[in-house]
Amino acid sequence: MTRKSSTGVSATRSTIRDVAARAGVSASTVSRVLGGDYPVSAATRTSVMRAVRELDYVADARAKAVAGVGTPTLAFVLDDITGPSFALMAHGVEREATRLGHLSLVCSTDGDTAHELEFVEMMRAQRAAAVILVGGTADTPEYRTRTARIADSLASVGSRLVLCGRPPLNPGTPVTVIEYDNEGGAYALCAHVLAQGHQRLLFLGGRPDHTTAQGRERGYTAAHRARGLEPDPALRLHGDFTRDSGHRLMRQALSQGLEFTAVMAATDMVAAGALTALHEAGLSVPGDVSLAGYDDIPFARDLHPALTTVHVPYEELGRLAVRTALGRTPDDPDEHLLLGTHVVVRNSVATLSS
Amino acid sequence: MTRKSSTGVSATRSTIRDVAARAGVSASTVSRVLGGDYPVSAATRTSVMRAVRELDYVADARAKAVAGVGTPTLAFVLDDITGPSFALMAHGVEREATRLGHLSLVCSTDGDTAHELEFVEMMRAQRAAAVILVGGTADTPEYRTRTARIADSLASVGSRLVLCGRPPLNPGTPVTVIEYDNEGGAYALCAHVLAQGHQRLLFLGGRPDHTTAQGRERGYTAAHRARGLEPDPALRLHGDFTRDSGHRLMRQALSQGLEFTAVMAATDMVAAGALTALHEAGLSVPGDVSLAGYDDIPFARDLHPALTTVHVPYEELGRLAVRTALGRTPDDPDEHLLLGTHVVVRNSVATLSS
DNA sequence: GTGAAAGCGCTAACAC
DNA sequence: GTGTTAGCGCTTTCAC
Repeated sequence: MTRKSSTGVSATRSTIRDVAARAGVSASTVSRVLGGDYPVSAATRTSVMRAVRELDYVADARAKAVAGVGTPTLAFVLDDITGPSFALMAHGVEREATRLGHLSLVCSTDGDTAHELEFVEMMRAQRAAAVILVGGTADTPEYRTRTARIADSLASVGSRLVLCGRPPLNPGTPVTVIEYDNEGGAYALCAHVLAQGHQRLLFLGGRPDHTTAQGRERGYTAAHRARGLEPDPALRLHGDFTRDSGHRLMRQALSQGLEFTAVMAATDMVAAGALTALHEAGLSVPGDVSLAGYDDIPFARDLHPALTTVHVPYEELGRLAVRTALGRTPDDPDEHLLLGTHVVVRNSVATLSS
Repeated sequence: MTRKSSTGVSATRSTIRDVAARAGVSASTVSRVLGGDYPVSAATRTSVMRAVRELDYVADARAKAVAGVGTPTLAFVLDDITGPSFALMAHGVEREATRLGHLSLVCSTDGDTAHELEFVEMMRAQRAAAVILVGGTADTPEYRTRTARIADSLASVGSRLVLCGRPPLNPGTPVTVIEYDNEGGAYALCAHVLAQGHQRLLFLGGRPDHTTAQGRERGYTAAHRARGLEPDPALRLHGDFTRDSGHRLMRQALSQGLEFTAVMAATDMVAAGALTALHEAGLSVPGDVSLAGYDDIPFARDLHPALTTVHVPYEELGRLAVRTALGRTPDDPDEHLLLGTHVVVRNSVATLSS
């Protein structure tokens, strides 16, 4: 098998005109045979295809786009691709996008709002079909106006904003929002833990103003109240959604001498860090203290003990985001979907014999 | 703060000509003030900028690209973004790309060669500055010709192929390859385990024809021989790099009654699955059996016991890939970089007292 | 069935 | 300084 590079074909990109010249036809004809659906004589088609092959020609996608026949692009903006749940969503987005023949870009903002804006502007310039903003954030007035502005500016170039697990905007804003049930999942999980006889549940939360964290915390509170219990405020610790935060918070709780028989972490990552801190303190889980997470990331099974947690259909969420964003006409009503979650019982929560 | 969408500005994308008309100047003038570096009268600049703001105008990036002044694009192709080590690399790529003002696309192929080819063709059409192919694979003649062809075709449109942790091609192929040391890391790790007095090391490998897996297995073998030991062939089990594979292989080893005091997993994911299987069998790690992994994914610390493993600088690898791919002129010699790895000792390997 | 010409949205060389 | 023109690589009328 000889290498193409040795056939003497110029290393400079060839254009449709080069192909036309080599095949002895006009550029329009080349365009037509490549386009597919257009009557072209068999002989012409053959020689054009030969020229295409010889030159290893591919039409410039950007030029096609300008001419009005591009491959639509779709952007996925998240905090950090390194977070397992985000990676899962990215996977879903990516798969669905390619299935639909779209290109998909991802961008990590590392939580930087300026960076996020910058990227959105880039996508607007690319005339992306949709941009998907992912993950909870602080739901401030500033957030709402900023994001509404993004939605409008995207709409003005025929693009569409999708909010995924992010606080919704005021009605009337051209945006699609897809959420998953944080409060309900946390409620169910907490109810499960309480049903095992636990009374003092340590909550290892995220940033207090973070909507995802808030939803989960609300579920924790509501489940207590449903049993006529009022959670002890001292039992809520706040940090972020990382493994390190869980580790730090857990050590802190232990050193403070807080009393609790179970801990509910805002995410599985937090739970992982907490678990390690517990182990380091010589405590057994769930023998001495029970532990639960949230997200059901793949690794949750391999923690020891296997983590009881709430399953969130992240990959499905990603797929859904692109489907609803793409499969809509400009006048469709703005959608707001809420995906369900469910608790997965494994081995990290013990029944209190008392 | 009133919403822009209510100002009556048309919802259809505005062009540079619309801006020009509104500002009462020519399109070129608009282009010039937007371009920045060109003398324009202050008054003109002001009115143009006002028009830009009023229309919320952004130049079409595709058109700019056709005109020869686009934002370069860069593609990152991997098996599965869901794998923690890949996600780490993707993160590095993404960060470095945006730092350099490039757009970066990612694509998961799910190990499907046809899909990979398709995507490369797409990137060629996009006139991507570089495409980075990531992760080990079977190093067959078919692989070499196929990949060499990709390298050539990319080169023919002025793009560049980068192989990252993937088998290198024959010399003369226009490709940049960046590898990390699989054999060396595995050798060091295995030597460490042997030095703790272990003699029978179970190796939980990947696919036998997978270059990454092979490298690690070679290190395992070499470390034995350096001590005058010959590893028992019965002690090598092959699967893939997933958590499930590790779990399954470990159960299999246990049920077969294989004798060993330590296990070396080809990846941390495999180790995680193996660890769970060990626990399920009522075995203590490292009390009854020692365990080591490879990759040093963030989660390795939260396994219990914390996993002794080999650190691979994945994020750095990603950054390096884009830097070398982008920072080169067409006539630079083809590069071949090899990044070092080092073992991270944690708590999963015990010293044999015997 | 095929070619010439106009146009997509932009930039750049060339006037004035 | 600013407008006019040509051109990037492609598609798509509109003729023949």
